[in-house]
Formats: sequence, C-alpha cells, structure tokens
Amino acid sequence: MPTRRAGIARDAFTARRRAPLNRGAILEAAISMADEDGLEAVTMRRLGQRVGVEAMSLYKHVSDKDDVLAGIADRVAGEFVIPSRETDWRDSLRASYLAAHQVLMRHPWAASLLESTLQPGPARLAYLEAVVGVLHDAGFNLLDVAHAFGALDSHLYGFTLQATSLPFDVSEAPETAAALAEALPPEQFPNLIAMASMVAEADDGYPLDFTFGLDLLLDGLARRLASQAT
Amino acid sequence: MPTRRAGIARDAFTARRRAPLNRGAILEAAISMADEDGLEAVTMRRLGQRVGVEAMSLYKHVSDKDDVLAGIADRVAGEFVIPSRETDWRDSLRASYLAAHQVLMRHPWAASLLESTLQPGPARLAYLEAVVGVLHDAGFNLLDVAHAFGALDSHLYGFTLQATSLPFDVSEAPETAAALAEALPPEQFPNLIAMASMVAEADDGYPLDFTFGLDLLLDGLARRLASQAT
DNA sequence: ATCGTAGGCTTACTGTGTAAGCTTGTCAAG
DNA sequence: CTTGACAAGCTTACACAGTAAGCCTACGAT
Repeated sequence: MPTRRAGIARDAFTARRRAPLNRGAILEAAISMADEDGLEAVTMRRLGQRVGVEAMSLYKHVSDKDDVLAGIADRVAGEFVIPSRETDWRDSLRASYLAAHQVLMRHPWAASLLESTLQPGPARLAYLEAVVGVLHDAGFNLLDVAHAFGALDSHLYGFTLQATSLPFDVSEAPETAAALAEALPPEQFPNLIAMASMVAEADDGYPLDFTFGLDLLLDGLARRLASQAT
Repeated sequence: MPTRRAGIARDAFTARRRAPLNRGAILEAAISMADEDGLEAVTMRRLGQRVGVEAMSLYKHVSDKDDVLAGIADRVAGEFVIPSRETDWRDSLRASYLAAHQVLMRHPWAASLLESTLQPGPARLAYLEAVVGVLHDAGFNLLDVAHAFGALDSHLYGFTLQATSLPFDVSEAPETAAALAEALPPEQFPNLIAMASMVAEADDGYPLDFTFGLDLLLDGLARRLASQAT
C-alpha cells in the first residue's frame, strides 16, 4: 500500500493535521479527567485515548508524566485570583485566599499536587509574588512576611486537603455522623460522639468553615502589625 | 524428596516458625522503608523482601496495600502525644501540636497519608477524642470545637506538608535561595527575590516556624473564649 | 524533485498490585 | 502412629503502569 494522497484519506489527514495536538489541549484533557475520576485515573494511556492518540504520541509534547502533573498544577494556580495591591491588605488577602480555596475545591486533586515536591510553575510564582508583595506593602518585615505567608498557605492547603479527603461525601455527612455516633464505644469516645451527634442533627451540613481559621490568622497578623507600629 | 524432619532442616523450619511474621513486624518494616526511601519505595514485593518473604505471603497478614498504608499511618498517629486534660488547655494543645509536628517531620510521608481518604484507625481516634475533649473542657461550644479543631489540624498538616515537600533540602536552603534570586527576572519578581535574598543571608536556616501560625491560632481562640465569657 | 522534520504509531521492557492455587510443616483427634 | 485440617509461605499469571527505541508518512522548504 504505497503513497496515497487523494480523496477521503487526504482530507482525514489534513483534518488531523489541522489540530495537531498541542500541550494545552493535553493538559486540559488531563484536568477534566482528574476532575471527573480523580488524579489516579490520569494515566498516559487514558490521556492519549482522551485526545485521540496513542500514549506514546503524548511524549512529543510533554517530557514526562511529571511534566503533565506540573502542567495541570500550574494551570490551576492560574485560576487563582491575584490579590489586589490597591485595597486594604486584609480584605485583599481574605478575598484572594477565599477564592483560592474555592478553586481548590473545584479541583480536589490540585491541593496535594501544588504541595508536592514539584517545582512551582510561572502562574504559581506570579501568585506568590503578589501575596508576598501585599504583605510587604502592608508593613511586615521580611521575616514576618515569610512567617505570615507560611501560616496562610498552611491553612489553605491543610484545610482544603482535609475538606476534600473526608472518607465520605459532604452531602451525606449527617447520616455518616449518625452511624459513627452509634458505632463508637460510648464510654471511650464521649466527645467524638457528642461532635458526631451535633453534625447529625445540624441541617446546614458539615461545619467546615474555611473563614474561621483564616480570620483567626488575619486577626492575629493585624494585631501584630498594630503592636509593632507602636 | 518426601517428609524430612530431622537435623538441620528441622531446626531451620522451627526457627522460621518461631517468628512466623505478624502484622506488626510487617508494618514496622514498611515504616522504616518509607522513612529511608520515601513512601513510593514501599511496594509489596520490596516489603516482602525486607521481611524475608515473597510478596504474596504478606496477604496472609494484611488484606490490601491500603491496609498496609492505613496500618503505618495509625502507627504514626500512635506516636502523637495525647494532650493532657489536667493543665491549661492552651499549653496542653500547644505542646501536643508541637509534638505532633515533630513526629510528622520524622515521618515525612505520614502527613499526606493521615490526610488521605483512609479511615482513621484507633490511635488516631484516641488522639482526636483527647483534642476534642480538651477544647470542650476549655469552654468552647460544640460548633466552635469543630471549627477550632479544623483550624488547628489544617495548620498541622498544611504546614508539615509544606515543610516536608520543599523541592530542596532545608540544610541547603541558603544556596538554593541564592540561586533562585539570581535566576528570577528581577523586574517581574522583586518581592520573591527580596525574600530569597533574606533566606540566602540568614545563618539560622530557612524561616519555617511552626509556632508562628500555631500561636496566632491559639491567641485567637483564647480571645474568642474570653469575649464569649463576657 | 528532494529531503529534513514533526506528529504519530508499534513494539517491547520493567515494575506494579493481587487473584488462584499449590506445597509443606504443625498440631490435635482418632 | 495415622490422619487430616490448618496456616504460612511459594509459584504462576494477569492486567495494568510508565516509557525507551525505532519506524512510517505527510508537510514544507529548498
């Protein structure tokens, strides 16, 4: 079957050539796969299948699987809302961290990825630069900036990880809590059972409130700033 | 080669039978493997090799690989220091969370495991019960207990994860920071470069301070308690 | 008309978790 | 002493994983 370049076959190839598969399309596919079926569902073979290509073809646009992971992590970082340096630092950071939390809740796999050992990409770097800038502009010295940033980021990733990796769905928290309260030995875990009962009877769902810890931290930082200004 | 039960062969088998491999030994081996070479180095085959047995033999004592992971996670939880309910709640929790942080730094793989989707084991449950108990005894209402606990745990796991997954060794932070400060485009990342320079010149290492955020949270909680008592 | 190149495919190798079934020493009951 | 159930371990096999190496073919510039 030698060269063949007329008619249908040609068109098919032309069409295939027209969108010759780029890095962005691969990463988009990987993100939606992870969103739908979890990060562990993202394999090179399935990813290739998703974009209509054999697994090995991906390696023309991507160097590694780690490269894919770093890529989708940085795409998610790109969804973060860069904090404004015009408005009050506290409001600005609060809004930004709240938005980041919501982004990470939309992509539950991303928190562990961003906190993993991968090198930060350009989007993450830009975000870091902005947060550090806001803190510095607010009047914190460099060491406190580092500390504050560490504390805020810890809360963001720690809380989100906790929220996304509960061993049950949040919507069915009351039922799970009720079952838990029944299953635990009462004399051994009175406090846990009390908590579980509260959750079971609450009608507004699981008491996961990102802002609680966030405001605790921001309050503390504001007070620290005020006492230093003295 | 029919039944043979005298002499050396018999002793060898007896010796092998004397320590017929139990769940605890397997988990201990898994923990030290993870400590030495990382969690991804813990495979069933290597684990079997470590305890002198074929991989499939492990399944007589362990139901799954997930069972192994849950097991080692709960062993680490067993190293946590249960907070005392006798002393001041703030001191008690501070000491306890500090100790937990140190435990997790000794077992860098454990943070992500404890925060994963696995069901909590008995040791973790006991720890949770104690922390919740201390908070409740301190005078927080149940909802605030849940919130406070969530914030403290977020800090613990978020911070530890951050500290254990830096893309470089903490001891060589100054060099890495210096290299980073040089590599980043100066006009684009002035603040990050300032931070990196500070780290590069600091002689007391990387400014990772678990207590900074922890005290921020505890201060906030204490104030909340005081204002409620009014 | 030729040829380098880029996008894609095929094949193959090693390493993973684990299902299924086999072998063999131990120990209690007859 | 025999027998047979049982538990610990081993062997084999399978369906996945990531990815190295090399081939095939249409496109674009010369």
